[in-house]
Amino acid sequence: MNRPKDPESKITIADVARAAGVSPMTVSRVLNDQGGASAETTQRILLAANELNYRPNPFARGLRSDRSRTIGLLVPDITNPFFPEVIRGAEDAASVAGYNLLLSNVVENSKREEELIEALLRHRVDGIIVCSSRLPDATLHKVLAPHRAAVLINREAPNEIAGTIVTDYEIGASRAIDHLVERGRRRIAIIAGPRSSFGGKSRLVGFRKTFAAHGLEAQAIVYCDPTAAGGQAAAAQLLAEAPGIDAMICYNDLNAIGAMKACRAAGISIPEQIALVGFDDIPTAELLSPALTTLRVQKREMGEEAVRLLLNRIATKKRQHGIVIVPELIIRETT
Amino acid sequence: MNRPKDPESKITIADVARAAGVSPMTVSRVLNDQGGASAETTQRILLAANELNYRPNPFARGLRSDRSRTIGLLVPDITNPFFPEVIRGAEDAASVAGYNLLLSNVVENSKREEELIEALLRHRVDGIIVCSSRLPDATLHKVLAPHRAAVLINREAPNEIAGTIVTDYEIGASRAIDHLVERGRRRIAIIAGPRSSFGGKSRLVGFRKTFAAHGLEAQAIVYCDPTAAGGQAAAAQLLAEAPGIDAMICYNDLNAIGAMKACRAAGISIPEQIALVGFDDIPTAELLSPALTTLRVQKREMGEEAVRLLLNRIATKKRQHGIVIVPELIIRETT
DNA sequence: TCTTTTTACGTTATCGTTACCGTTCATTTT
DNA sequence: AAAATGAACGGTAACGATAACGTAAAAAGA
Repeated sequence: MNRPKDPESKITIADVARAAGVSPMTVSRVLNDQGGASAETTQRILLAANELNYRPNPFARGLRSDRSRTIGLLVPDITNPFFPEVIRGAEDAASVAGYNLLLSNVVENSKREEELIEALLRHRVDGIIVCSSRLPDATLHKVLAPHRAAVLINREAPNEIAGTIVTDYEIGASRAIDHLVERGRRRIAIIAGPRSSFGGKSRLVGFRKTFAAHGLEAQAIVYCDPTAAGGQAAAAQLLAEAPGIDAMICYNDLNAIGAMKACRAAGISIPEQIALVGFDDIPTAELLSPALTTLRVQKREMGEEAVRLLLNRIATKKRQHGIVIVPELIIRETT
Repeated sequence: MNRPKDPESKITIADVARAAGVSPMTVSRVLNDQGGASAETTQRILLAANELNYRPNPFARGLRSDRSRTIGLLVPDITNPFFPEVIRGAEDAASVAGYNLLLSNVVENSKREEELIEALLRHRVDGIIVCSSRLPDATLHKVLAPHRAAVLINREAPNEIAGTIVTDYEIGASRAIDHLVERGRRRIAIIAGPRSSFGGKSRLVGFRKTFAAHGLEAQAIVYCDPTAAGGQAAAAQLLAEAPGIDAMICYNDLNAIGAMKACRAAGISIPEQIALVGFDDIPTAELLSPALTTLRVQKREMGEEAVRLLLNRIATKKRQHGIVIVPELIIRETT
């Protein structure tokens, strides 16, 4: 095969049919493994297709079959190192199955999540994966319900609406508190991330339960953007308003990084004066000094599983609902 | 508009035509702003389309026009924080123009770049953006040449093949050396990244020239993967084999982060004993302690400009060739 | 041997849109 | 007033693949 390949060849199925001396229909059947062709014909067709370097036209195929072999992926902020890992996993799994990823990034609130989902659907993706949606339930269900397969990451939904890959943040939260208490910390504050976050709420449930189990309660709770800047502002506020604290648990690692900056600026040493726990275990977490104690979530795996689940829901009627991922406590130097 | 929207409505152009009392052709013309319809007809059609919530079928449209309103974007490693920024910029610009991004991630060498480009092309993207290609010129030109518009990021190419958005790494390299020399460093080693990197080679050219201008030369040059792990290994090697050095310049920030780890492990203090300079200015760079001195590249802008350039090349015959981005020295605490 | 089933194809119609080529009718030109 | 022009629209035929249905031959069953 030293002839230059051509992924956009103008060779049509009719050309292949002609070359193989059969009808286009037979070529279509053979190329889609639908049987109904003798071994020799199959060989002749395969040979001709290869010889002519035939590539099915995705538009024509889509027009007939209403399938695009494309998956829509919506992430809230690709700039947060958590999501590239998820994307990476999704990309791998999709690519193996011959699917491509149509990526959309929710830019803060400047463009609404709802619009982006619709844009993806309008492009006729075969299914859609939405990460950490902040849409109200009703809206989300309305947008997703009528069509196509869907999988939500870190967000619950009934099985008719979507499959789900969720992290058990309650257990994660619980482990964080247990660990801090074990280290002798009692005056713990929470940097809670965005109010509207589904995952944020379940963390809080876990915190409350585990505080209660230890006969403690949160010293303070502040909400903020899930970014380093947000964490820094929140931590600064905590340092000013809740002086006695000896630990902070952060919504995610980015927040924890911000909190570290704020502490450093205030001349407070970590972990001696204040212990710090994050969530996610983004790659930077272990590169910081002190390296960040955090609850690791298998990000790449989430992406992979989301795609697998989605492909399953695309292909079959009997739809799997999803899986739960349990975060793992990674103890480093901030506690 | 309290009727539920439907991004996949089965309303066809014929339905709209019927409702507006015209032919499908007229609807098509109006909806594509091709003129040839009176003001009132235009209004009637627009109204009907909106009323029925008509959405053009992208497959049918593509089949006729061979346009998908989709851009392929190939990045080498989405896990490197450099690329999400580029993607973010590209996504923004594409989204504004009504285009979607088809994302592909080159997983190390397990899947070849060439295949992924072809997969993108096979999906009939209207244009393709390739970041930091490591393909040999001949291969790259062969894959790109015959079709569609293309833009390369950090890689040169003749105008007939592709537009280019390149960083002037030569100047960047020069500024890094000047800065170190100014700080009194003379025994400088280079962590040079991957051998096959286009940008890596132009950095080396800049290093050589600037060393010469100062009457110096590199104490050592080691190549490595463009990752933290790669940088760590390279730095460890340098510490063992080139004992007297007082500075390291790294291929990118990830390498620099790895080098920091290696130095810390060896009990070497930064910047007192060894100064460190990175490239890119990824978000983590300023969050490290000591914060990393680096050459900032406008990543988001690169993504935006790449898309703009690509859309221009898609739309017009007379094709712009591209722009050069000059990195800016950001002095922090490692020098 | 004759009927029934199965295998291996081919025909036709269709998905929804737009390019190409007309046609009609009002307006301007001479 | 006749002819030329142009604006506003319509009819038809692809674009390329496949679903639905049809048919001829071979294989299986009676």
